[in-house]
Amino acid sequence: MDVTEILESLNPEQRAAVTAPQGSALVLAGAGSGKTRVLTQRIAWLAQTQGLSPFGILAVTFTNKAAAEMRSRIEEHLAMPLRGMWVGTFHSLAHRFLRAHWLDAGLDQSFQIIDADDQLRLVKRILSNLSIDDKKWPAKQAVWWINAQKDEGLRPNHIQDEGDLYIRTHLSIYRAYEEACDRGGMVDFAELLLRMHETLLAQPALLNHYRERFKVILVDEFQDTNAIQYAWLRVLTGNADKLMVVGDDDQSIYGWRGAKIENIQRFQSDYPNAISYRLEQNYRSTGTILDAANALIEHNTDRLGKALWTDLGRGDPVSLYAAYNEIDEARYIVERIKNFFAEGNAYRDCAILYRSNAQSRVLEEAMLRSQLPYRIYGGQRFFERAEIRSALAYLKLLSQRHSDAAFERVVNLPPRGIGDKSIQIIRDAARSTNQSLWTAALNLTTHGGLTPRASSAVSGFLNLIDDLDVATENLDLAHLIEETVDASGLKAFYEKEGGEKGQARLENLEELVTAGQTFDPDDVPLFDEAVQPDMTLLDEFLSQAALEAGAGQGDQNQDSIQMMTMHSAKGLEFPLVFLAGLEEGLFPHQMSMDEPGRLAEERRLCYVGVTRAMTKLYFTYAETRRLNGTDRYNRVSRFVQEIPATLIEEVRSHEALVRPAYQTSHQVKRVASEVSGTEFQLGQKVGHAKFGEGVILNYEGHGQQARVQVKFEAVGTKWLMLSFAKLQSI
DNA sequence: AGAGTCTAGCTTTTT
DNA sequence: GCTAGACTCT
Repeated sequence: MDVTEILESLNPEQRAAVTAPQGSALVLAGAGSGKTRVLTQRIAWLAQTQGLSPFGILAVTFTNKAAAEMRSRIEEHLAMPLRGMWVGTFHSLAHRFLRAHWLDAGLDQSFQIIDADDQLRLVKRILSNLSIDDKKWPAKQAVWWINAQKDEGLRPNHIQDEGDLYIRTHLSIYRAYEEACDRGGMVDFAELLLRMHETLLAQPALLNHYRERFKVILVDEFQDTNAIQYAWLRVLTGNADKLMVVGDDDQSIYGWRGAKIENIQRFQSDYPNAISYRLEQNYRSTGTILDAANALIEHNTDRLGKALWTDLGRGDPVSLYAAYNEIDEARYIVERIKNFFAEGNAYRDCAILYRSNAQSRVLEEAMLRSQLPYRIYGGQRFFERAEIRSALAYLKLLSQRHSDAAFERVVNLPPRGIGDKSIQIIRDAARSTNQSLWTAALNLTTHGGLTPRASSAVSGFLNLIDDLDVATENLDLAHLIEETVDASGLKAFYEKEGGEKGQARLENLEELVTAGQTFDPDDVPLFDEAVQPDMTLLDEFLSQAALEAGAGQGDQNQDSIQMMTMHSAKGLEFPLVFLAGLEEGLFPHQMSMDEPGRLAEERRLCYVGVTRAMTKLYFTYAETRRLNGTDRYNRVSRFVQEIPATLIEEVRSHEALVRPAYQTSHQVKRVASEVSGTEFQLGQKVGHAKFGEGVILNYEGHGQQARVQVKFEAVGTKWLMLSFAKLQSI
């Protein structure tokens, strides 16, 4: 595309940001303001009019998906392949750097990336080695602590325990963990960034090279950068003015995992020459939705300040539905979606967003009952599935016999008679001789130390791997994976397991073979051949699998309702959006209510949710919600009340409203709430000859066939056929 | 080794 | 009140 053509399609603010002078810049880009366009066109503009080579640009995104998208858009614009261009996540860029400069970084040439799961297992092992009681010091917490330190750029010797037992204990775990990582050539996610940062500081020549090379640095989602990422950017930038960051402080929702909203707030003092741009025109939502979003977020202090506007028109009010309980809430949503579909819309155009994953179950059940197609995002990702991880562990052993994590995972999977006891012997031997589990196992089988039976089982395993390695030497990646899955016994194992679960696992393993078939390292612009001549295709595949967990599964092509947490909805948009469970204690979550900072983050999360909606937004809440086994009676979320009532249309289906959301509701619409084809109402009090008094919670069916769920004061909740139960209205 | 039993914990999640 | 993970028993 021609440059003038590009510029003409932009609004004045976007154009100003795209054509900003080369220097420090802060682009505050509101939700739906065309941020991605600005970023890619900035690069195109720099390349086409400023004579800047794309290879002199460093562009950082937060997810691999965003990186891939940006790359392909830039390639499209510039009509040239940009394989060597540095576009990627902080982690993938650091990985690329470390592969190229492993020696300077003090790493093994064949270092491998371990993911969160490997990390947890490793820490568990360390806890037992150090004889630390994992009841008192949970491995999960230790991992969290270690990562938090690394995210802050802190090594063990930067930390003083000051006599604090908590810190002292975790510090000793951190030390042992680091040792284990170094010994095994393992690098965790945080380590990638920390290590690159340290290497640059320690190697002035390298640092100079990269500072020279990158004339421009662009960062997306800057509000989500953590301390080490910011430090990393500062080092690469040096004293030059070449860093353009794009972000939205109102959409910072990852503070709980180390993101520092302060980074965006203090950018201008760190880069005093920075020019700031505000993208406030929104191309996504109706005026009403934006007014609601603006009103909500204004309750936060310390904002950089920004108000979204649109010329798309007012649109419908936001509907607020006060459900009797979570089941009623789900049914209301189902009913609205059916309506939406009946009007000729697609299911994929509506999304149900919620605060926590636990809410999805009731919603899912409602979808199933109504036979609506749906897709739940989140949950387990492809490369995190147990069977995939096991297959990958075999593959890893093929390339890296000394990978202890892989060894532990599959020595006895499928079961081959190597019990805990034998594994412990191997572990002890490995630790005392400072060798890998593989080497220790090999020694034990040749020099004794195991029971004869265990010994033969272990050598069977070792031979299996060695033989497999030889047998697959000349195979392509897909066949190598296929052969591995087969020869390892994993396939037979899951075939034997049978059932739907086993079937799904087999299908996933097949999917892995397909992934191998379609894997093309050239698609992963992470590896320059010049940089990593020694990496085999398998190694590249494994690195890729660790670094990119892969999207959750599901038919992407099927037209289905999109269900996800508000966190995972960031960056997406849908014509019809439901925000479900808007109740105090759930959203804002109980655990975030006491601290102002965390409450503000919850509010930003709500803001993110609201701004996903394009044309119609529904809020729902339940007066009674069954959560963690107990019924909770929650008030409507304060976030709802922070939005002016004039923007909201309240919908009620029943009279038993304990606490109306608004004392004086301007618009209240009533919808039918009777049990279909009967005189009974949801939430109605009824009497039963045997069970006494109760309240109707739910129903299914119609008229004579209707069944109702009644919560009786004396005997609890029961499902009753209405035609038999002879309920009395009270 | 596998099934059955018990118990803690229970927000959000990418790399 | 459910579920995952640890633990126990056969």
